Amino acid sequence: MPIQDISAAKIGFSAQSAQEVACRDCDLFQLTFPVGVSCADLKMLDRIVKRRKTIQRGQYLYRAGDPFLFVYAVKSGSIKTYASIEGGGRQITGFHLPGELLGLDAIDTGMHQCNARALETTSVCEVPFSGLEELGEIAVSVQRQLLRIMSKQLLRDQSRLALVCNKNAEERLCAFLLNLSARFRQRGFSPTEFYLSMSRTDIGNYLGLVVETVSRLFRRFQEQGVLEVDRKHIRIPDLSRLRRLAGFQEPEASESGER
Amino acid sequence: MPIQDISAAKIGFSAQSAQEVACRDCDLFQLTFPVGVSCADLKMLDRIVKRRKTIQRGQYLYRAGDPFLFVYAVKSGSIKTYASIEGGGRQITGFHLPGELLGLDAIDTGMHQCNARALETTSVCEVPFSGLEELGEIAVSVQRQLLRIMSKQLLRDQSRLALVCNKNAEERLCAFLLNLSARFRQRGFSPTEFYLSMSRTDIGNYLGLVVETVSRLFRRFQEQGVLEVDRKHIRIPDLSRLRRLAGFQEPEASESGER
DNA sequence: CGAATCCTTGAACACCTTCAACAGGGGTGG
DNA sequence: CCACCCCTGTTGAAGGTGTTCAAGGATTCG
Repeated sequence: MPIQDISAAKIGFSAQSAQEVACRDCDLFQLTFPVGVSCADLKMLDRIVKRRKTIQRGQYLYRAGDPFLFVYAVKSGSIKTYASIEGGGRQITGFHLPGELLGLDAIDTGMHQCNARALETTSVCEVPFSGLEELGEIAVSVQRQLLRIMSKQLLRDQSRLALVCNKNAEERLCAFLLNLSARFRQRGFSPTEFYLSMSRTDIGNYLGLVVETVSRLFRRFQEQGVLEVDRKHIRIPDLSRLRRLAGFQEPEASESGER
Repeated sequence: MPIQDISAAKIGFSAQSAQEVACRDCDLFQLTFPVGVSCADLKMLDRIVKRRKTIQRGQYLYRAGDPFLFVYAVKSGSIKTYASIEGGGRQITGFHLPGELLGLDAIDTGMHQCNARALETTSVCEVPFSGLEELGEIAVSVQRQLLRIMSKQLLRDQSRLALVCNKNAEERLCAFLLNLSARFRQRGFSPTEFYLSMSRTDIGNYLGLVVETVSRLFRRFQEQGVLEVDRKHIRIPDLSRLRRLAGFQEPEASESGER
C-alpha cells in the first residue's frame, strides 16, 4: 500500500518519503489517547505540538551537544541517530521511522548525546519538552505514557544487544529486516516490500558488521531467493522463511537443572 | 575500604556483601532529594519504601513473566538480570550494584521481561511502583527524576552496544572493569580493588564473548601486570593503563568532510 | 569425600574482517 | 549531453581474532 509498484526505471528516495503515518498510528498520539486524557488536555497537546518541520537528506535535526529542547516524532521519511565513540569511530544508535519518537535519551543531561540526521527528505513534529512536562503536571497519564515509551525503548535496546552478542552475521541481518518489516506493518506500511533509506555502511554499523559482510549477505539472500534486492528496494517473498533464517526457533538443548 | 586485605585462606562472597551504600548515595534517594521535594513528600516516600528484603545467592528477586509490582534498589550485594532469547540461550542485561535501581524496564508491559537473580547475599529496598506513581501525582519532580533515571539507562545501554560493536575482546573487558570501577567509586567503594561477584561465564555473556576468551584475557592481564587477579578478587594497579588498553584515546584519522 | 559447577588451557577451525581493486550511480560543471 | 569526480557498493583473496571442541584442574557444597 505505501509502496506502489516501482518501475524498473526510477527508484528514488521519493518512493516512500511521500507517505505519512496517520496521527492515530503515531507514538506522539499514543502519548495521550489510550489513557483517556480529557478533551481539554488534548486541545492543549494540540497547541503544544504546533511546529511541523521538514528537513532534507543529510541535514541534522540536532547534534550532540545541542541543548535538549524538543522531542521529535517522525511523520514521514526517516532519521538515523548516531554517537561518536571514544577512541574514534561512531555508533548508530537507531533508525527512526514514521510514527516513532526520538530525542528522549537527552532527558538526563539536558543535552543531546547523539546526532540525528535525515536519511531522506523527512518531516517531523516538534514538541517542546517543557510543554510536555507542563502538560504532565495536569495529566499524569502523559507522564506515565512517557515512562512507558522509554521502558519500551529499553527493551528494544536490550534485544538488539542480545542480537549482536548471540547471533551471527546472517541471523543479525535477517532479524534487522524482520524488525523493519514489523515496524512498517505497525504503522500501516507494507511489511514485505519497503525501502532501505540507510546505507549498507549504516546497516553494518548498526549490526556490528562491516560493509563488505552486509553486501555479501544481500547477494547471498538474493541468490537463495530469500530476498529480492534492487539497491535500496527490498521485497521479502516469504516472511516465515526469513524468520527461520533469523534463528528464532529450535529450542534444541533441554533447559533443565538451572539453579 | 570496602575490601580489607584478604588473607589467602578465605575469599568468600561475604568479603563485600557486608558493605552497604549510604542512603544518600542511592539512586532511590536521588529520586527525591536533589529536586527539592518537600519534607512532607519525603516522609511519604519513607512510608512507601518500607520493605527491606534480603535474598541469598542464586535466589530470584523476580522472574520473567512476574507482574511488575516493585522497583528495587540494591542496598548491598549484587544482582544480575538476564533475558531468555528466542532460539535458545540467554543474554545478561545488567549487573546491579549497591545504590542502583532495577526493574524499570517492566513499566511498559506491566510484566517483568527479565529474570533478576542474586549473585551473592543481597539486600534490597522494595518500592511499590503504584506508590511511586501516587507520589508522582503529588510531587511532579519524582516523575521527572524517574524519567531522568530511565534516560540515563538508555545512554548506558547505548554505550554498551557501542562497546560490543566496535571493540575487540581485550578492549571490552578493560572497559567493563573500568565501568565497574567507576560505579564502585561513585558509591563510595574502592575503585581499584573489588570483588567480581559474577562468574566468568556471565562476564563473557555480558560482553558478547565466550568463557574461554575471558579466562585467557584475565591470565594475560595478570601476566602483563595490568591486573592482579585472584579468583574473583581484582586489583587494578594502574587505572590509566587500563584506560589506555580500553582504547579510549587516539583520535587518529582526521574526521573531515562529513556531509 | 564425591558430585556438580566453574575455571583453565591447548589445538584446530570458522567466521568475519582486512586489504585491495573495481564497478556503478548521482551530481556537478563544462 | 558528456566527462569527470566522489561516494557507495561490490567482489575476491588473505589473514586474524575469537570460537569450538576437548580435556583436565580447582572450588564449592551437600
